[in-house]
Amino acid sequence: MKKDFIFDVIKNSTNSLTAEEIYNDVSQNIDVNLSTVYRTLNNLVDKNLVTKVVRQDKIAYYELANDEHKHYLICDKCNNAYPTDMCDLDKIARKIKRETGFSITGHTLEFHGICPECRENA
Amino acid sequence: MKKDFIFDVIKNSTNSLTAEEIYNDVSQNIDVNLSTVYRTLNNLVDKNLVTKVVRQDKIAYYELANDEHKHYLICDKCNNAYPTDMCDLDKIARKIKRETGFSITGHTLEFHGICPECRENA
DNA sequence: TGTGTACTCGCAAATGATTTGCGTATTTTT
DNA sequence: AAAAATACGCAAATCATTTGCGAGTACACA
Repeated sequence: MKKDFIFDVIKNSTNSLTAEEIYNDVSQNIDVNLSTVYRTLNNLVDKNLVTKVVRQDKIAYYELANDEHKHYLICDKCNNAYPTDMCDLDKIARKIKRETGFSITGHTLEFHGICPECRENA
Repeated sequence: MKKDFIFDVIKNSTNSLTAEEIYNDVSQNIDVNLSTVYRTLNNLVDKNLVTKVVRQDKIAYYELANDEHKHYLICDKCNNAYPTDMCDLDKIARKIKRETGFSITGHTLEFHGICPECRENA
C-alpha cells in the first residue's frame, strides 16, 4: 500500500511536513496522487499515528505522533520552523483543569519572531 | 466609513470573532459586503489595532489588539472558546530568546479538550 | 477457481474561507 | 468645484483540502 510510503516519509523526517512536501518526497519513488496523500494523512491522524497542526499560515503540518512534546519557533521572515522542547504547559494544563473543569486533551503553541539568521541578514 | 462600524463590533465584543460573525453583526445596522469586511479587517490588523489568530479549524478569529494576554480553551465538541489569562509564556519567551537568539514578537496558544458542559451532556 | 466484500487509488469536480480585479461611488485635498 | 485618493460592491479567482465516483486490487471463504 502507498500508505506505507507516506508514513515512512513522516517517520524519517526530523521536522514536520506539509502534505505537498510529503507528496513531492513520495513521488520520487512511486506514482501517487495528491488526494491519496491527503486521504492517507487523515487516516494516520485518526489512528493517532500522526499529529496535524495548522499553523498561522493556514497550512497543515504533519509529524510523527510521539509523546515527547515539541513546539516551534517560526520565523516571520524565512518562515522556517525551529523546534524547541521548552514547554511548561503541562503544568498550566493541570492548573486549568483544576480551576475550570475543562479537561484538556492537547494544545498547540506557536512562537513568532525573527530567527538569528534573518536578523543578521537584515 | 464602514470601517468604523466594523471596528466597533470588535471593540464591543468580549471574545474573538470570525469575519462572518462580524459581517452578520454589522449587517444588522448597515448594508455591507463581506469582502469589505475582510478588507477592513486586514487594514486593522496591519495597523496593529486588531489581532488575527488562525485556529486549528483554519478559520481566522479577530479581536481587539490589547496588550493584555489572552488564550483560549477550545472545546472539541461544541467548538466554543473560553478565554483564560493563565499564561506563563512570557517567561518561556524570554528564556528562548536568551538561549537561541530567536527574538520573539508573539505567540499563539490553543488548548483543546472538552468543556465541563459538554462532558455533562455526554 | 469463483465470487463477494472491502479497501485503495486516481481523476475531476466541489468546497469554503479569503483575496483580488475592476469599475463605480464617495470622501478628501487643493 | 475639479482633481486625487479612498472606500466599496460584485463577480471571479485562489489555494489547500475534500469528496464523489468509478476502476483496480486484495483478502476471505466456499
